[in-house]
This record gives sequence, C-alpha cells and structure tokens, in this order.
Amino acid sequence: MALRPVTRRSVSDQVFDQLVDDVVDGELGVGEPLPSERRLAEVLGVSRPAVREALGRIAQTGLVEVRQGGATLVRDFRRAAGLDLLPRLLVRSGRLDTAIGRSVIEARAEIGPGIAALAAGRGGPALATGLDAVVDEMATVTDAVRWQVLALDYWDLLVDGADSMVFRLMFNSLRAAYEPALPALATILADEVGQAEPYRLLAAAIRAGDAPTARAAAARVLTPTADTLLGALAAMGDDA
Amino acid sequence: MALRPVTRRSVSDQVFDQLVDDVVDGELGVGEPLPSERRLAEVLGVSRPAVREALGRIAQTGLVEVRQGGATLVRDFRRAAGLDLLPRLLVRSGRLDTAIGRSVIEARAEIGPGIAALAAGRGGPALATGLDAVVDEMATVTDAVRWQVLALDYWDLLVDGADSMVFRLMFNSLRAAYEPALPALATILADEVGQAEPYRLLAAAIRAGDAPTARAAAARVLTPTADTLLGALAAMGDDA
DNA sequence: GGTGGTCAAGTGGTCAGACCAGTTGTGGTT
DNA sequence: AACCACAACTGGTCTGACCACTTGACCACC
Repeated sequence: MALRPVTRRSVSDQVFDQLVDDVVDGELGVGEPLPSERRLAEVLGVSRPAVREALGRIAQTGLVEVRQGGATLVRDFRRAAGLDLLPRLLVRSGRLDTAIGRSVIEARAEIGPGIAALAAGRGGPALATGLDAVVDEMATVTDAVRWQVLALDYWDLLVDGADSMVFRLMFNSLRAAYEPALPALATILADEVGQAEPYRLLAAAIRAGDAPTARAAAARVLTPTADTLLGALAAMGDDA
Repeated sequence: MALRPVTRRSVSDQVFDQLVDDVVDGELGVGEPLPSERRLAEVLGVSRPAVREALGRIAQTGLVEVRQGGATLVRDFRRAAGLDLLPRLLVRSGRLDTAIGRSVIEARAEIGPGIAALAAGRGGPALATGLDAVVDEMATVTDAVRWQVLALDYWDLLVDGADSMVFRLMFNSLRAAYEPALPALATILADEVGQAEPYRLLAAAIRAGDAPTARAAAARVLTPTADTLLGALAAMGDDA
C-alpha cells in the first residue's frame, strides 16, 4: 500500500493555475486585457479576494501587469518572466514540452562544468570528502530513482562548494523543474545506475583544486546523460 | 527638467517588502514561525487581506511555508528560493551585497559563452545581421548608460538566437537584477564605451556558424568587463 | 482645431467582520 | 501509559462596502 500525502489545493491556487495556463498557452494574447477581478470572481464562482491573491502572484511572475484604475494586461512572458516560471513551462497541462526539456538539458550540460570549476577553486578537501561519501553510496545503489536522488545530492554539495548565490538559485530553480519528472527520468537513465566513476574523478579534481580538470570531469559526468535524454526527447517529439 | 514616473507602492507591496527583508536578513530564523496573519495585520496597521496577499507572494518565492491550521514557518531561502529572488538579494535595504554581486558577474562570464555557442549553431545570418546593426550603433555612442543599454540589447538578440527557454528566463532574471544598478555600472565601465570590436568579432563567428570561435569571442567580450567589475566590487568590500 | 475642465462609469486597492477548515496542545478518561 | 475529546489557536474563504485611479465622452473656451 503506497501512501502519499494528500494535496490540498486552495481556491486561489486553482485560480492561479488556471490563469497561468491560459496566459502561457497563449489563449490570452499579449497586450490583451484580462476580465476584471469582479467578472473573474463571478465567472469562476469564487470571491474577489481569492482572485486577487491569484492575480498578485501572477503579476509577480511577470505574466500580467496590473494597473489601478485600468485593466490588467497580459505581458509577454518570454520577455518578462524569470526562471521561476520554468516548472510551469516544462510540464504544461500534464504534458512535457520537449523544446523546453531540451533547453533544460542543454543548460545543465553547459552550466555544470562552470560550477565544478568554481567549486574546485573554493571547496577544498572538505567538499571533496563530502562528495566522495555520496559517490560511495551511489556505487552501492541499484534503484534507479535512488540513484538520481543521490546524483542530485552530489550536485547540491558541488553548488554549495562553488559559493555562488546565483548558481545556487539557478540550481534550485532547475531542480524544482525536473524533480516532478524524476521517476520518468530515472527510467530513461536506468543504464547509468552504478557508473559512479566519472563522479569520483570529478571529486578527485575538486580535491586537487584543479579547476580545468574539474571542468572537463564535470562535462564527462553530464554529457552522456544529456545525450541519452536528448535522444529520448527527440523520440517523444517524433511521436507527437 | 527630468521627469520620471511616480511610483505608487500598494499596502500589500510594502508588507511584502518588509517581510522579505526580515526573512532575508535573518531577523526571522529558519524554522521559526511568523506572527499570525491577524497579529501581523494588527501590528502593521493594515487589513488581513493585505497581509494575505503579501504572504501568498512570499510563499511563492519560497521564503516561507504556510500550512492551514498551523503557523507560517520561515524556510531557508538558500535551499528553497529560485533565481527570481536574485534582485532582492543583490540590493538589500538600499545597499549592494558584494558577495552576490560577485556571483552575478561570475555567472554572466560563465554562461555567456555557452549562449553564444548555441546561437552560433542556430541563429544563422539573420541573427548576425541584427547583431551587426546593434554594434554599428554602439560604435557611434558616447553616453556610458546608452552603451550599456545597447550591450543588453545585443545580448537579448543573442539569447533569442540561442533558442533556449532556460537561458532566456535566466537572462531575464539576471537583467532584472542589474538593470536597477545600470547607471552605477555604466560609470564603472565608462572606459569600455566605444570598444565595439569584440562584439563585432562575436557577430562574425555567429554568421559563420562557428560555435567554438563564438564561444571564445564571447569570452573576450565578457572577461574584461567582468575583471573591471570584480575589481570595483573588491574595492567596495574593502571599504566596508 | 486644439486646449483644458468636468463628469460618470469601470477598474483595481483596501477594509471590516464573519464563518469555515484544519492543527495543536491540554486535560480528562480509560 | 495510551487514548480521546475539546478548546483555542492557525490559515482559508466569503460578503459587501468604500476609496483611489484611469478612461473616455462631453463640453466649454480660446
């Protein structure tokens, strides 16, 4: 019996979801006005405060622009939204957007080595020891999902070692985007389970404080999985 | 007569600002409960809906966790927040945080070349022509702020050419972070005004579809300004 | 023909007070 | 000691009212 926490969605959460989807899917064109708060409340069968709470969060996301006295206008999220929007773009109405998935994988492969290089210069042996501990556990694991979780833990440590708030926040945003899809990812990447050697080499480069080697080692960690995932995405795209 | 738009801050905006600052500055420790909504409303002299709108946005940012029935708890934003929080971390209570400024500059220098490489593979001559147009204008400009704005326009085009939603959203977040500081940046980088040649070389590499050369050219665009800015930040840090 | 003033209608901003729903701690019961 | 019931919190939602602002139409006036 597999139990999972009950998820309760508040009214304003549901309004938020619905409006975000409408804006992101382009059902509401850029520059067009949203219905008034009162009208939305009436149509959706909720109170105005509930609508307002949702709209306030949507405005913060950069999807709309609200102006007192005037109508609330739809903005171009490609220009105005920040990385926090990524999770909602990646899986849209239950389906994974392959183009966005591709960009996530590319960004991961592009940024990871930079993080490793910074961490090599700043983490020191303490970081390397922590990484090795994770790798030791990875080497013994057989469950594909557990493997992915440990890989995330590994990168979490690495990002800490890079001592960069920007990369930390980027990592958080990216993790939030693909954590929901982690079980699916684990299946696609099942063949990689147990191949801990690249991770160990990266940790060694970190211990040595060798930034260029760490950069290359990180690329060797990331590139194979990136290729596998891009291949899987391409296959999905063909189906659709 | 230099006129600028009047900025009106709503009550819930002010509550939002205040609470974000308190959490980010660590005045409210991680795991600690916030005062109840009713209490906050009373203490701040505003209505409960206003407090709720602010809290909802703060929760979305990942700074707190609200649970019906229980208290609202402070989370560790280093773990939970996304890149959208960056602007509020970079300038905190009017002051620029040098450690975070450093990480922004590092990230820019690290990611820029990757974007250029992607754009070289996807942008084509059309992109290069657009870039050249911006460079042509840069070459004629003498105002330092105007120069920075054009540089941003240049990168905006480049990011479009990379055809990557993740990099686009990252760029938006980073731009949101340092756009407020742009006048100050322009002063520090005044010496770079007019030096458009690196930008032109990058555009040429894009036109040729030569990703490795584009990567190197982007590094040559970014590294000098990064060094200058890091130096300025270090000087600021010494003062404090 | 353009300028500025006036006004009504519609929009978002804020408030007060009430009630529902869920959590937590307390104290009694077994 | 384990369990349970209840009271006193917490956040969630609604209603209806009023304020502040923008918009557009209309109307003088120059």
